[in-house]
Amino acid sequence: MTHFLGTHQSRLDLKGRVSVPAPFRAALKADTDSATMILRPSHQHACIEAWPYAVFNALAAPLDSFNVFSDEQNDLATALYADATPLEADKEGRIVIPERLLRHAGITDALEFMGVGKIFQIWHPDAAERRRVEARERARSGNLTLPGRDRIQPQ
Amino acid sequence: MTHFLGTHQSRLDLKGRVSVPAPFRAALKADTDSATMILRPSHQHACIEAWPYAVFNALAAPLDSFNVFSDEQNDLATALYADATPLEADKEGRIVIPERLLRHAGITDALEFMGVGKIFQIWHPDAAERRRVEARERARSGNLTLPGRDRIQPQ
DNA sequence: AGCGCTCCCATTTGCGCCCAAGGGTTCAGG
DNA sequence: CCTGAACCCTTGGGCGCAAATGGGAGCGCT
Repeated sequence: MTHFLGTHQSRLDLKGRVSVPAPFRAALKADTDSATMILRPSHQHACIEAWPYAVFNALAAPLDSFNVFSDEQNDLATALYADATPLEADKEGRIVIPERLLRHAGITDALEFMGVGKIFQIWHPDAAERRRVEARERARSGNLTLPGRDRIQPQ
Repeated sequence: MTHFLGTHQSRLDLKGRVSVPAPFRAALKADTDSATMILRPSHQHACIEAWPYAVFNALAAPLDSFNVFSDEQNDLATALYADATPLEADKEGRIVIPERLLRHAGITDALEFMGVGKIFQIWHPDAAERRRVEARERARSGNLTLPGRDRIQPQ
């Protein structure tokens, strides 16, 4: 699977549209062959998560093995599905992000696409910068390690 | 794996391009067969890190086995992916370094490629010189040891 | 009938790709 | 040992495409 890497700045146009960065579109197409994605508010941060359709399905699959009437299944399914919005880019690769999600991320005009591996996120530019600094700090000073391998830093 | 060795001076041309030194290009091609690399700001120094694509993937692969909803995974993925930029050299072996990375390294015109084993770095010439002096000092002062599994063995 | 959404077309500009030439180094031949 | 030639690395510049952006028209929904 190709990964989502890097950050791209952009802004909403007069009609509320925004171009999905070309590299991200390419990564999306690699999976589903047409740029379909699932948008949902992040539960941890003030940002929007964007999932390639195939990746979202893989995540949701285990849910089906639960008892349909269990509380646990209900909670998980609600958390996962209720806020999710399937979205497809138009021929020019643009999307219109639902108002509710924009509010959750505090986006009015400028925004930033941020690749984080299997998915990407959409942030208010300032919040994105803060988040990167925070993540860097916690990854370094927290001495987080990858399983069975070296530290994340080179040398 | 072939290693990146030595330093090479260069400067950006009018269009912001710069030739990746031929020895480095050769080392890159040895891995991925086409000079693809990942550029990212160093978290320790004011310089740019350049990773052969294969090496970067090997580092990032363990991340996929983490739970997507864990904070730890999020922090690591963000720190690793968010400010990475995939880049490919053109037919003449040149790259265009994104503005954001140049600023992080304080590069305006002249720059220096520095080989550091599995990866190489891109520095402002003065900063590179300071870095070399510092590294020499600390190596001489004695508290440097080689980690066990990297004992002195050719290749 | 009005509003909004989506599909479609047009323009621009930045970037990638290609062609071309200069300089330095190395190797061979005199 | 000196000279010449060929090769490769490097640099410069022009051209074309594609990504991004703006605007307009048609259609469906309310």
